[in-house]
Amino acid sequence: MTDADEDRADALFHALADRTRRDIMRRVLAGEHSVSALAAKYDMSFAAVQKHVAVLERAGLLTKRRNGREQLASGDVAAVRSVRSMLTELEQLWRGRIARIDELLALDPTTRPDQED
Amino acid sequence: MTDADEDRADALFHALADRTRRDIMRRVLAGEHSVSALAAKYDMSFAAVQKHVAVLERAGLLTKRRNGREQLASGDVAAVRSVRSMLTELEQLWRGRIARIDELLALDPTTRPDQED
DNA sequence: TTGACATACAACCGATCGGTTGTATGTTTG
DNA sequence: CAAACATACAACCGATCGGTTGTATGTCAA
Repeated sequence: MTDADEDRADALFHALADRTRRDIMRRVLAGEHSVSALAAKYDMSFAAVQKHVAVLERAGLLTKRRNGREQLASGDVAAVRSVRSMLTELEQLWRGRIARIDELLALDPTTRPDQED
Repeated sequence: MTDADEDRADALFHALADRTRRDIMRRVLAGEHSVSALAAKYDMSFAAVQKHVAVLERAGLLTKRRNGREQLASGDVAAVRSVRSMLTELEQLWRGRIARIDELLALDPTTRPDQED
């Protein structure tokens, strides 16, 4: 269970760790685009862009639907949200740390921040 | 400006795209840990863990402070929040797409999804 | 001062990444 | 049907990644 989750997290963060792929995500979240239409926007080969789209698709960040000879890519906002929620969980760990510090300060009112051993 | 931002985003997402580094982030957000203390938790060499910590530090996700011969690592919640806000911006693009669709439907009530040029 | 501990970093290695070109397959159109 | 278009994928290449071992430096404690 957790192992597959970590695999998924690896794939999601890796997919977003490239500026071309993040730019593709911006476009396909705003609306459907064929792979050719996307490829026309970047100064690299069609095959390179097609591989970027494949990485995003494998990570679940976009889906494709056939329309004639075109393949229309569309961003999956739920996947983006799931990444955001992972970060929220991280932030919660920090909140716990602060809460623990506050608790200690409440138990021992003589403690001051610059009081060191 | 934008170029440096993309560099930073590359570094942040890349740093989070590894399960060991995400686990280190969980620990250092919850509280300070020395590099040795972190290294003891993983089945890999000290040097490997030290490199993971260095990647997180270079990305700005954690900071280190000297304490005698130890180097105490602490997670930077602001950096985590900045990553989360990038994802929120992506989600906003999707909201714009939905809003545009709603607008079209409102302007032209006869529009149906399978109506094409 | 000497020895043990904590850290940093260089050099190396196999694997993966991000790009290329070339080729194959399916689809639309004249 | 044939030609042009849209996509997919394999093979290759230099660069980066994630790990290793070895070495150097600084700090604490006997």
